[in-house]
Amino acid sequence: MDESLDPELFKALADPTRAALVACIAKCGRGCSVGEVAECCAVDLSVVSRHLALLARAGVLESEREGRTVRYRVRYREVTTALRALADAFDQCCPDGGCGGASC
Amino acid sequence: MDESLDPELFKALADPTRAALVACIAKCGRGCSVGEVAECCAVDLSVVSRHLALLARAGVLESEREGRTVRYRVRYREVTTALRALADAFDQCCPDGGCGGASC
DNA sequence: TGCATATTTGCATTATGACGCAAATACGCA
DNA sequence: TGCGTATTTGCGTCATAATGCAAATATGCA
Repeated sequence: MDESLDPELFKALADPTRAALVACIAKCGRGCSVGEVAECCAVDLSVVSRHLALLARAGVLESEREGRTVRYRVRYREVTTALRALADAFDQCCPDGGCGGASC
Repeated sequence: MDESLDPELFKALADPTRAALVACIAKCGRGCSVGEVAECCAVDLSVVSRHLALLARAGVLESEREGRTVRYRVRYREVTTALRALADAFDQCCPDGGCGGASC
C-alpha cells in the first residue's frame, strides 16, 4: 500500500495543465514534440517544456531527441501498472469490495 | 480519458501527509476517528481534520458522525474503480501496451 | 561559419496550499 | 443548563510551485 501510494506519481498528475498535456499525448497515441503539445493548451511554450520534463522525471512520460525536436511519449505500461497496483492494494485492505470482510 | 484523468483525485493523493492518512485508514480496514488517524502522523489534529475533509470532498473517503466522533472510511469501490478506469483509458490509447497499435 | 528553428533555463511575480495556534462549534452526559 | 471531549474553522505565516518573458542552448542546414 505505502509503496503503491507514491505521492510523486500523483503530484505529477495533480495539476490540471499537466493532466491536459498527458491526455493530449495519450490520445495522440504517438510521440509528440513540445511545440505540438503546447498547441493543446493556453500556457507558454516554456511552461509546457517544464511540465513535460517534470512528467518525465515522475515516470509518466519518456523523451527522445530527434534532431531539433524532442518527442515525449506516454509510458503506458509503467503508468497502468502503477495504477492497477494501487487499486489492488486497496482491494487487499477490503477484499470483497463491500467492506464486509473480516476486519469490517 | 479526460474524465478519468480527474486532477481532483490526484490532488487529494499528491500530498505525502494525506497519502499517509489514507494508507493508515485503509490498512486499519475500518472507520477511524479523526483523533485515531492523527496518531499516525506528526501534524496537528486540526491539520488532519482538514486533510480528511478534503479527501472526503475528493471522493476518496466518506464520513459518518457517531456521537461526538466522526468516522472516516475509504471508499474502496469508488477509488479502485477510478484508478482502473484510468488505466483502461490509457490502454485504449495503446492497446497492445507496446505502442504498436493502429495509431502508432 | 552563419542563420533559423526547437527546446531549455534564469529570474521575478503571483497563486496555491500546508501548517499551527487559538477560538468556535457539535455532541453526550450529569 | 453546565461541563468535558471531539471536531471544525478563522487567521496569519511560510514553503512550494505555476506562469510569462527574455536569454541561453541545441541542432540542422545552406
